[in-house]
Amino acid sequence: MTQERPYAQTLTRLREAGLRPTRQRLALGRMLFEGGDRHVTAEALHEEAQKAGVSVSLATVYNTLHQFTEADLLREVVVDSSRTYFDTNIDDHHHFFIENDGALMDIAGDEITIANLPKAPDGTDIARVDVIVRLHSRPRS
Amino acid sequence: MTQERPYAQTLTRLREAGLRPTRQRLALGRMLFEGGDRHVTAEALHEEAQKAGVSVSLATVYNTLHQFTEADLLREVVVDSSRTYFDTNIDDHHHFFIENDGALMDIAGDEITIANLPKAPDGTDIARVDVIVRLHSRPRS
DNA sequence: TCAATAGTTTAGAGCGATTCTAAAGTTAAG
DNA sequence: CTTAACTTTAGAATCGCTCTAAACTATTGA
Repeated sequence: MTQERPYAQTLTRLREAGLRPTRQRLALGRMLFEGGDRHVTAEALHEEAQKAGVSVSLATVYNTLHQFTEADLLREVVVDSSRTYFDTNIDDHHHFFIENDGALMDIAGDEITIANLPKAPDGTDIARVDVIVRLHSRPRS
Repeated sequence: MTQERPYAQTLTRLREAGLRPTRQRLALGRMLFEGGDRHVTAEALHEEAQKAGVSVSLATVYNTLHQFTEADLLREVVVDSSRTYFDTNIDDHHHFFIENDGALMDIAGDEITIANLPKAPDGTDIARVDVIVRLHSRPRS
């Protein structure tokens, strides 16, 4: 048990990010940050909240995910042109993406080595390098 | 001049892909495949066609881009969650993406070395590895 | 403790990209 | 030419997401 006061912890995170700890943000924050790395879509998180009996509008879920991202509590992952994923792991790392079922999995930053990266074109700076390993799941035999 | 009968060339490509060479597909095919590597969105290609005096509906542009992709004449590039890009370069390669203006540029496959790629999780196969180097363009001084 | 104020949430309208539908138009084959 | 199979198209529909403006809530300071 490394987390003894999870509520307080999320509360602190929000405060540090300059976000008022509202009922909605606390609830979403706890769902996201307690219990390890997660990859969620707005729809999925909204549904999860509903099921947990937390009443939050979809608009608020979107707002919150963006505010958290802005505050570096989350990171956006672009792997699918039809929906946006948010990742609770904000360390440098990459992803496996199973195209069949939309599942995302982290690949630790040091598990992949990228060498010979060409330098950025004039007038631009590298903001980030994303590696996405696209997978197809084999049907179970 | 390496292309002397571009019309015929596109025609052949379509035939080989099992797609009837209709006026629309020929026109779009020529816009895409003559004149080097291109990155287009459906909207942009549609507009380009209109300006060139080629009458094609947006629905057909979408259909065609997907059929071409299906036939391995194009490749879809996922870099922006708000629109889909199609790339005429179907070789193994990666991308620079300038987030400010939505510009995409190829990085030849052999210009980047990826080492220590972890093996795909059980039950899955690697379909492709995409590297996206996200750039921010510095404002001109 | 209680306003006043600033920041939040929300329902529902709005939007932009993409897909669907089904009717009209084309191409390929014989 | 006919016919059958395939294509195109306009417009409606859908989907994920954002916007708006009104209702709510946290914070601040008297």
